[in-house]
Amino acid sequence: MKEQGAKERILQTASELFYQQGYLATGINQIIEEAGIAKASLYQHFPSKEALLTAYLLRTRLSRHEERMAFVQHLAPGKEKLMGLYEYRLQHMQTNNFKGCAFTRIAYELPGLNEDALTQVRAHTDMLKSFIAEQLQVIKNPFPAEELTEMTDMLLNLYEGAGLQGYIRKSAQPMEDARKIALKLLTTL
Amino acid sequence: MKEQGAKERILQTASELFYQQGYLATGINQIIEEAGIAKASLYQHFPSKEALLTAYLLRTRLSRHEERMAFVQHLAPGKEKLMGLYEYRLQHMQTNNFKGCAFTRIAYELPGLNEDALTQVRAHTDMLKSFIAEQLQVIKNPFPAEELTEMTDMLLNLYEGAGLQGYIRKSAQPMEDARKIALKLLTTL
DNA sequence: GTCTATAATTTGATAGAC
DNA sequence: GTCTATCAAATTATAGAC
Repeated sequence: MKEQGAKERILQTASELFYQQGYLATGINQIIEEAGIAKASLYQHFPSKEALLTAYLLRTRLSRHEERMAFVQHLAPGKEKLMGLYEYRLQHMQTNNFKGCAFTRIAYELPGLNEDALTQVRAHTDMLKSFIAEQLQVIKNPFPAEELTEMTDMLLNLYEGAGLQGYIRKSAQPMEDARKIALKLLTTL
Repeated sequence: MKEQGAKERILQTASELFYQQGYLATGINQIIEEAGIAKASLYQHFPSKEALLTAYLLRTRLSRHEERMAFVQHLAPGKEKLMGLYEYRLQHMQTNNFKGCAFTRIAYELPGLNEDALTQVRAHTDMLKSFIAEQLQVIKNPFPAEELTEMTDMLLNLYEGAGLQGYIRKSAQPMEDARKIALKLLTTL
C-alpha cells in the first residue's frame, strides 16, 4: 500500500473506516495511524475531516456504480439486468458482512448534512432509479408514463427496504425474498 | 418541565436530542445543560450514556407503537388500517421535518450495536410486520401462507423504502406514492 | 439526591522545523 | 511534502462536599 502515494493512502484508509465504523466514530488519529502518515500530512491533502468525507462519498458513488455495471454487463437488458441489480446487492451484502449502505449510513449519521454530501447521497439513488426505469422500458415499450413511475418506485422501494431489513437482521433473506417478488412483478408486464 | 423529576427530565431531553442530532453527535454536556441538571445527577440515574440510549430506544418504541395504534384506532380493520399506517408515517414525517426513522438512525450510527439496542431496533420492525400481516388476514381469509408472506414483505419494504427516500429528499412525495401503490396492490386481493 | 470540581482521554486542527 | 510537538476544546465519567 506504501507505493500509492500519501493522498491515495489516506483516502483509501478513511473510506474503509468511514464505511465500517461510521464517519463520526472514526477519528483523524485512527486514520493517520492506519494509513501510516503524520497528521500534518493529512491536512496537507485535505483541509478538513469534512473534505475527506466528501471525497469518500464521491469515490464510493462512482466505484459502486462501476461495480454494479460490471456485474450486470453480461446480462441481457431488461428483466435479467434488473434481477442482476438484486443479485449484485446480495453479493455485496455477504461480502461486506451486512454492513449496510454507505450512503444511508452517512445520511443518517449526519442529520444536518452539508450540501455537497447530500448531493452525493441523492445522486446515488438517482442512479439506481434511472437504471431501473431504463431496464423497465426495455421490457415494455412504450411504457405508459404513470405505470412506469409506479413500477420504478415499487422496485426501488423493494430494493431499499430489503437492504434496510437485511442490514438490521444481518441476513440475506429479505433481499432474496425481494428478488423473488420483483421477478414475479416483472413477469406480469 | 421542572415538575417532572430529574430522571424523567433527563430522559426526555436526551430522547429529543438523540433523535434530532443523533446519538454520537449529542454529548452528555448538552443533555445536562438543556435538562438543567448537574452531570453527577445524570450518572446517578443512568450508569452510562449507553444506558441512556437503551432507555431512549425502549421508550420510543413503545410510544411510537401507541401513537400508531391511536392513529388507526377509528379506522376499519383491513385495508383502511393499512392505509392508516402510511398516513401516520406521512404525518410523522411532516411533523418532524423529515428527520427520518429513529431506529434506522441508531442502527446506522452504530454499526457495532450492542445487543440490547439491536433487540429494540428489530422489535420495532417486527411490530410493523405483524401489524401488516394481521390486517392482510382481515382482508382475505384464509390467506395462503406463501402469498401472505410475500404481500407482507412487499408492503413493509414499500413502507421502509419510501421512508428512506423521503428522508433523503426531505419530501413526502415518496411516501405518498408508496401509499397509492399499496392501495392498488390491496384492491387486487 | 443534587451539586461543584476535576480527572483522564480524545477530538479536530496548526505551528514550525527539516 | 512530511515530520514532531502542541493546541484548545470537548469527550465520558468520578470524587467528594452538602
